[in-house]
Amino acid sequence: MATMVDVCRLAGVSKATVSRVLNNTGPVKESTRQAVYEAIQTLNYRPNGLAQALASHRSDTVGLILSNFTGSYFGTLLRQATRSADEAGKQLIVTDGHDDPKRELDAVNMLVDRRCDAIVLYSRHMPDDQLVQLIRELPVPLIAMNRYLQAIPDRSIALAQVSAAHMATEYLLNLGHRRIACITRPVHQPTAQARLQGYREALLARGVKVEETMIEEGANTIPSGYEACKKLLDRVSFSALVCFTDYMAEGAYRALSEKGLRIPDDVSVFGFDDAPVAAYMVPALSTIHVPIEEMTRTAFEQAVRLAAGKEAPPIAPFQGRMVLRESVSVVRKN
Amino acid sequence: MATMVDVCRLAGVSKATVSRVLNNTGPVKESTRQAVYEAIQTLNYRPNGLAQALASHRSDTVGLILSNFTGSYFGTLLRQATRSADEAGKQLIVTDGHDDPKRELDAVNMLVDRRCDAIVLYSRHMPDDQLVQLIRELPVPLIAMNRYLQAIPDRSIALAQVSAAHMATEYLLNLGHRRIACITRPVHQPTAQARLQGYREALLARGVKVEETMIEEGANTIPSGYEACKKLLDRVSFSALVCFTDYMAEGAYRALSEKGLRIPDDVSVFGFDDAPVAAYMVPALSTIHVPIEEMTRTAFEQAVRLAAGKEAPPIAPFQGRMVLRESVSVVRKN
DNA sequence: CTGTTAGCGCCTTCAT
DNA sequence: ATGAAGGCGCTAACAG
Repeated sequence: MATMVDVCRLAGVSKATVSRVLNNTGPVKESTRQAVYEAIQTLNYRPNGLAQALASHRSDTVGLILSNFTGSYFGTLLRQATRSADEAGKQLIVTDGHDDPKRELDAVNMLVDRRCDAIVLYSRHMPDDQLVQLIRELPVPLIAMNRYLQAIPDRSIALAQVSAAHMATEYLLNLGHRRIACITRPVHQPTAQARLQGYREALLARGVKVEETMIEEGANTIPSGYEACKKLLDRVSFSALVCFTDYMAEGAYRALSEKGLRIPDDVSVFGFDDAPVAAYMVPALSTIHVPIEEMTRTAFEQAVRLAAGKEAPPIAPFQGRMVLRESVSVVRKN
Repeated sequence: MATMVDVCRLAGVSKATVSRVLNNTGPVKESTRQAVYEAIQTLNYRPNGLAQALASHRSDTVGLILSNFTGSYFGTLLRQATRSADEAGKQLIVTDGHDDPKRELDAVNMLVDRRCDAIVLYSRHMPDDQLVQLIRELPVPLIAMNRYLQAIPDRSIALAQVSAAHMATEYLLNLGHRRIACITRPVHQPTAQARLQGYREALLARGVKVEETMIEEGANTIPSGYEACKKLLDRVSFSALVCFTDYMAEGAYRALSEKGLRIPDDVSVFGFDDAPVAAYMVPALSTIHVPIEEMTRTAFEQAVRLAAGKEAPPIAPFQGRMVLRESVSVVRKN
C-alpha cells in the first residue's frame, strides 16, 4: 500500500501539499495539484483512515448500538441509519448491545475507543438515570433512541407510547367492544409499561374495568404471540385483541384461526408498529404506524449536528398514527 | 481523556511497560504491573483504538457489506454476524452496498482505508470475474457470500441454489401437479437464474413443458409477490405455485385469498428461505430452509482465519432443506 | 503558494 | 525486568 511519502517523492512536493490537495484545505497551484493527482493515480494511493483520524481527531464515523437485528422494525431502522450516515458522509459502525445494559456500556466504550464522532444507542433496559449520567460523562455525543429523557431532551428520541396505545384501545371501545384483551411486550420494558398505561387509561376513561386476566405477555415474536393468544383463549372470552407488536398479532392470527375464530367477525385485532406485512395479512391488520424512519433520521441528524459542535434543539416525542384496515369491526357478540 | 503518558507519569514507568501490561506482551514484575493497573484505574484510562491499530497494523475489526437490511433473512444474517464478530473479539463494521457494484466497491475501499482485518461482502450484482479479481488484488482478505467462485473456493460461501429449487419443484410434481407456476426473484440476479434453472430442469425431467407465461418476476417483497400472483392468476391457471422467497409467498397468499382460492385445496404454495413467519402463516408455508446462520458463521470464521494468516480450507456449497408444512397437497384439480 | 516541524497515541525492537 | 527511541501515516500550525 502506497503511503503519503511515496506520493510526495513521486510528485516532488511535501506532505503538507499532498494533505492540502487531499482535503481541499489551503491554496495549491493548479499545476502542482495536478502533479499530486497524477502521483496518487499511478501509485493507486489511498489515505490511511486511521492515521487521518488519529491526527485530525475526527474519524467521520458514527456508532449505532442495537440489541435486535431481526424483524422489519430494526431492518427499517438499520436501512435508514445507513442512509443517514451516508448522507452525512459518515461511516456507520453497528454493534450489538445484547439487550444487556452492561454489554451496552461495553459497546459504547469500544466505540469511544475507536473515536467515533457520535453514538446512537437504542437501549431497552438501561435505566433512565444511568443513561443520563452516561451521556453527561461521555466525551462524544450520544443520542438515546426509544427514550424520553426530560433532563436532556436534545439527546433522546421517543415515541408517545401512552397516547398511541390509548388511541388504539379507544378506537375499539368506540366500536362497541368492552371485552378487549391485550398481548403485551415483556412488561419489564419501559415501552411495555407505557403502552399498558395507555391501554388501561382508555378502558378506565370509559368505565370499563381492567381485568388482569385479559392481559398476557409475549416476547415480541410471532411464536410468542401465538402462545399468548392461545392462553388468552383458554382463559377468557373477548371480542377484541390489542397486540403491542405486529409480529405478535401475526402469531395471534394463527391461534385464532386454529380455534376456528374469524377476524374481525369473531375477534377484532389491533397491532402496533405497522410492519410491512400488516397490509398483506389476511385480513389486513389495523395497527399503529410508528415513524421509525423519521425517528432514525432525526437521531442521526442530531448526532451529526452534535458531533460538529453545532446547536442541537430539543426533540419532541413522535406521535403514532392509526392505520385502519380490515382486522377490526364493530362488536358483534360479547 | 487520559493518555498513555499520563499513566506512565502516575505509575512512574515507561510507555513500553504500560504497553506490556496492556497487551500482555513481555514480562513485567508483579509490583509494577499493579502500579500500572492502579494508575489506569484512577485515571480511568482507555487506550486509543486508532493509535493502537495504526501502530500495530491490526484493527481487530471486520467489515460487512450488505445491500438490504429489511426482512428476516438479513436480520438473521446480521445477528449471526454480530455474534461471530463478538466471539472472534472483533468489532463489526456494517456498511451499505446499495445493491450496486460501484458502490460496493466504494464500500470495500472505505473498509480497507479503515484497515479492517477482513471483509465479508454479500453482493448480488457484481460479476463473478470482477469479484475474483477484486479479491486477488485486495490487501485484506475478502469473503464473498452468496457466490460460488470456483477459482477461489476458500473465499466464497454459497447455497446450492439449483438443487434446492429442483427439490421443491420435484416434490410438487410427485404430488401430481403439472401446472406449476413460479414467482421468481429479479431475473438479472444470479440467484434467480440458478433457481429458475432448478425449476426448469425438474419440470423437463418429468417431461413437463416449461411455459414462460407461468413465470412471473417479483422483487423479493411482499407487495411484489402479491402483484406477481395477481398477474399469474389473470393469465394462466395453475394448481401449484413456487415462490423464490417466503415474502413473495406471503403476498401470494393474499392475492390467492382475494380471488377466493384456498391453499392448498385449490393451489399448493411452496416458499423459499424458511423465514420465521413461515410456520405461522395460515396455512403454514412449506418452504426450503436456507442455513443462513451457519453460512454466516462460516463466512466469519473463514474471514478471521484468513486475517490471522492461517490455513483456510475451501468451502463447499451449503444445501437447502425441504420443510413441509400445510401449504402443499396432492393435486385436486388441473 | 509551499515546506518545516511537531505532534496524534500507541507499538516495538534494541539496549541495558 | 525495564527504558529509550524510532516509527505507524497523516494533520496542522507556523514560517517563508
